[in-house]
Amino acid sequence: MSKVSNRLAFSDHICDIIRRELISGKFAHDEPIREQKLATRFGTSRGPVRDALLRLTQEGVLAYETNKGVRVNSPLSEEERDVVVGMRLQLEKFCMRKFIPVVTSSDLDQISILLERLSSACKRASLPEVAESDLALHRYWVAQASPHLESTWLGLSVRMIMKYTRLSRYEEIEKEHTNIVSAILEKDLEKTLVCLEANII
Amino acid sequence: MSKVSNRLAFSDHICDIIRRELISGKFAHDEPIREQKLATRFGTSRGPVRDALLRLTQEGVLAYETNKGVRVNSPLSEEERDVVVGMRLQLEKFCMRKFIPVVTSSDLDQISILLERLSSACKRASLPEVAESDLALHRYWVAQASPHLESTWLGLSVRMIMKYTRLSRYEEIEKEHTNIVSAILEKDLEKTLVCLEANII
DNA sequence: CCCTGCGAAATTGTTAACAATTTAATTTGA
DNA sequence: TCAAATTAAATTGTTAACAATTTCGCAGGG
Repeated sequence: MSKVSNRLAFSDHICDIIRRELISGKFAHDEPIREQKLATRFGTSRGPVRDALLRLTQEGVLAYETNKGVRVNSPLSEEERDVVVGMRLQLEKFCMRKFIPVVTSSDLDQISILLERLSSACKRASLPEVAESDLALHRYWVAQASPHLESTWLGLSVRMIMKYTRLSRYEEIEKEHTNIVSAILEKDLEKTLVCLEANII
Repeated sequence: MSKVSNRLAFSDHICDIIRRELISGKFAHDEPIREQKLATRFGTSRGPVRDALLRLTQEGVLAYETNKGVRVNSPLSEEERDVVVGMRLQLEKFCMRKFIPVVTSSDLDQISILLERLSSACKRASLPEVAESDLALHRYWVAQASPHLESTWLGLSVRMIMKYTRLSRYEEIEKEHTNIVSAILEKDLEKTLVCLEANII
């Protein structure tokens, strides 16, 4: 009988939730984050919380000082954000080049589901869900094309999405991703790359 | 009286040591890494070791599976490495553009020291020290130009240096960095970027 | 010989307590 | 009153023990 356990460790769960809240702007910049507070909130001890915070530090969204704990990192400058956008685009275009030639019908199903989720979030104008499903969609082809670079991609994407003022233009987001996905369906690499560039800005 | 403490947490120390050993190839690919073994080796408990391993996982040099621990990540493919090199180059060129115009004499002193350390390591043909002082030198201008992107840079650099077959050509490495540093001394931005490109391959 | 279960050992996940450090509040002295 | 020193509270760093899970060895049966 196949093992379905796959039970995520608490620390993974906590990491995802905090990341989501950081993306959707629930914490103010430079706001300190207290381990015990999160621990009681999640009903665990400080251990898993600590793990999660350290990982988010490495991702770059939190900043850490010895004996002082973590705080929300100050936002990137315009220039820095441009560099991050360029790096992410470079990475994601590479992944797309690998992905398109070997895409399966199962992939297309998964992508359709993820796109549907994103559209739904856009229609409801729910910022946290838009941000999350946006990342989840892009993450799919990155993970398929190059699991080795997935964590690299995540770090870049989370940092750039935190300054994502465009996130409020929901119709635009939905349109751009619909374009990307339909280009993938057509297996048209060049068209896909153009749509990607239009989206990752 | 000024606080000189600044005492690094154990976990930072452990993280640095393991990273160094990974870079210099002390562990085989896919080799599992046991928390208790490291804990006894460093004379600590598993807690700090765990922190360090999780951070290295986020950097991408270790791979993590729930309930199974971490293992050394399998090496990047040639294509993946090329992408990482491109991203690192993009980032480091940005930093150099920011750094050169505002470089101070104190910076130049620091850089000279770091270059000297690298030269010495090259002459002794000591692989771990070459790798470490190489990274330390580049890290200097990254940290000066954009502390926000330092952790991003580190992740990229560590992953690409792990496949750094060129690391054995010590005279070449020494020469390339001497060129970079002398270009910085002349505050010649274009020349510096050219030297950087020649080095980061 | 190989395969399947079973059980022991090894390993990771989590917790609560304690130690070290930082932050705040209060007292003290000029 | 204000500022420095002192104490108390809050917070992080570390540890050891326990729980949950996986891994490995081994016996039994086909």
